Amino acid sequence: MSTDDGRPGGANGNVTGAPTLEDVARAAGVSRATASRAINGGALVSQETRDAVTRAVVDLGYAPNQAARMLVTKRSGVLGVLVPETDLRVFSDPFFASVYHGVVSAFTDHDAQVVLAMSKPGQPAETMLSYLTSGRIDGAVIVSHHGTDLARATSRLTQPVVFIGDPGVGGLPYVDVDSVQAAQVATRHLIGQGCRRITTITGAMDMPAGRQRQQGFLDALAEAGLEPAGVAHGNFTDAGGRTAARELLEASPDLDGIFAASDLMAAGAMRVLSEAGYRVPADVRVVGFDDSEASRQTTPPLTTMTGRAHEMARIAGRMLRNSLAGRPFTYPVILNSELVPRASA
Amino acid sequence: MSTDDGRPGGANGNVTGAPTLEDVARAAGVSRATASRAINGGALVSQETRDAVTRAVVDLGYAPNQAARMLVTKRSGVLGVLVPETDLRVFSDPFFASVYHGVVSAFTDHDAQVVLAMSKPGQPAETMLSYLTSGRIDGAVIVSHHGTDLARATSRLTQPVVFIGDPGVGGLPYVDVDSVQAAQVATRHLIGQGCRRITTITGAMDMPAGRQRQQGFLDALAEAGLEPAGVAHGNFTDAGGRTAARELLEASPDLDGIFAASDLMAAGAMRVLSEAGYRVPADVRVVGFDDSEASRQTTPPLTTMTGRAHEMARIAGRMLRNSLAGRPFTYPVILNSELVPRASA
DNA sequence: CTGTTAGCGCGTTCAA
DNA sequence: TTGAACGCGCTAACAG
Repeated sequence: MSTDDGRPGGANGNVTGAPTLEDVARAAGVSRATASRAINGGALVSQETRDAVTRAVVDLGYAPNQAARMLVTKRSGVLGVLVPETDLRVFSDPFFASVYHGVVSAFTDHDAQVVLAMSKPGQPAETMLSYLTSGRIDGAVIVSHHGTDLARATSRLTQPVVFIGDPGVGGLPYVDVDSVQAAQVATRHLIGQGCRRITTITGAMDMPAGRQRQQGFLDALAEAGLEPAGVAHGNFTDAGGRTAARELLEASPDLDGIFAASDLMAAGAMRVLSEAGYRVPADVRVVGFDDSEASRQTTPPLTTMTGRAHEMARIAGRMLRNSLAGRPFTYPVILNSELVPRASA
Repeated sequence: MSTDDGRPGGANGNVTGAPTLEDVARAAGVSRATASRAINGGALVSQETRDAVTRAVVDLGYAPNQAARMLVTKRSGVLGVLVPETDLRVFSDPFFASVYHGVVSAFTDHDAQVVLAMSKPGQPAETMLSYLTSGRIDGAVIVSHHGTDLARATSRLTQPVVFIGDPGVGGLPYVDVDSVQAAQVATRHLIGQGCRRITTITGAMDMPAGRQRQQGFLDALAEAGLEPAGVAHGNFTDAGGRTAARELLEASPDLDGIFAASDLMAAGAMRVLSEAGYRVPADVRVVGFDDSEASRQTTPPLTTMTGRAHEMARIAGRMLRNSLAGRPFTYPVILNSELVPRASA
């Protein structure tokens, strides 16, 4: 074993200037272990020493070195909201704001912090996982995953992960809205309003939400004995909605109804309609999806389906919390969606 | 190809399942030190052993334990964009999206990751600093700081920090737009358009940008021999702009010009004007600030001043990078702002 | 209730 | 070019 570690009381090698627990302990006249206990609020420490330590902490401006703490506890106290989309997308769609806020709200009385991680433009989605494997975060809520690679890879992780939206892989916990049912309700509403030449702008087809909303749309049409008057693929964004709307108008200039799989796409489509001289709802009725802020600010206000982003996220947060506490549950939670009737349909 | 699954050598106490450098070294038949060198790409390692180590890394799925690495290197490889505002605010103002994106763009060819930290509703602003003092991030760009407490506290830090917007404390590096000049230009434009009963909706008065834009407004008016027809205080948000606009209309129903210190406030004000039966620009001319996406989507499109958020952030990012590299510079960088004439004025 | 003793996993001298 | 030894700062047994 080592002979002498050469650290006699006086000169410690604290070059960085940041005070260490050792410094605090010395200033308080106790041992490191005791100081640690006093600070971590935990166990049996006399009021007297607790005060002394607290005073030393304040005096020295001590802050625990998280790296050292993590190394031994194997926990970082940080939870992630992982979004495999670029920051441009994340900041331009209020859906993500709701999700982040929802997850945070599930941890308000919990002393973990919640960070938002987005992917850089070039990066493959799996890079997000390195964030988990590196041990920098204790668990995560993943939203807006494309394909199933990421989901599949999470199974090798030790940290708990909860998805928002069907991950497309069995046995993984997730929360979602019933997109098929929601799309059916939306489409039936259009039919009920007298539309007969109905089209849809889908979401990203590499995401279950995109496929399921299209499916519900087709179901409702079939149920009423109608053929779709057009199907254009979008990607949930405003720009995607505009492009898709142009396609739709070109192929079916006489369309009288549009179901868009997101409010952003619906808003983009409405602008294209307006530019092309169509009146909403007189000529074309439009239903969106998400019940986001955007749906209240279009002219006319957009009829939409509740997306329940905040609730999904809150529930996902709770599920994550349970997993962290050793009470995982791996079955999905499915919320239903309701029609919010406004002027556009 | 060592295809041994399970834990070879048995006796290590690796309970967590995550392979350690020790495991890699053993699998490659070298010592920890050598494995470390091979992985960190660094120094003198023979091609042969480098390959062996690389293979072992892949086989075992090894990922370095960041906590351990941080503990010894004293660096985390993470940079922060610190915003002492709630997530609701951050997500609803595109200014922050631009800032984040700008900072990220300054680090694209750099292998540090950039995280966004916002404050929780209750939290005092200084809590943000604990993120720095804990050693979890190596440096930060701070934006939207209120008051000077936070700025003052940063002087005790060892990590470099760059502000966007005048921190109000000398000797700290920051980048800003010349708000006084910009507000003057905006106000002169209003005057040039024939406005005579001109008002302003200010930003938050505990922020230099808020005070300076008010100052520039007053300067330009004085220069033209005019009295302000009203001054209402906002907080840069849409809701704040609406409230302020109502105050203004109540006090001066005959106003014919509004300079708002942000596009969001201008947009809110325009909606209030419209509801109250005023036409823009016929009855009232409006100029905003930021040249954000929002300014293009109002009806009519908003005349505004370039806020240059992205450029400021990019420059701040570069300054941070220089500081990290040991080349700090502590003088401010001030960008000027230009008028973007659109239909509202 | 408190101090002592071990490591956590890694980078990094210093010798060989 | 490689290996042995040390310590980063902290928490967690285990004794007192």
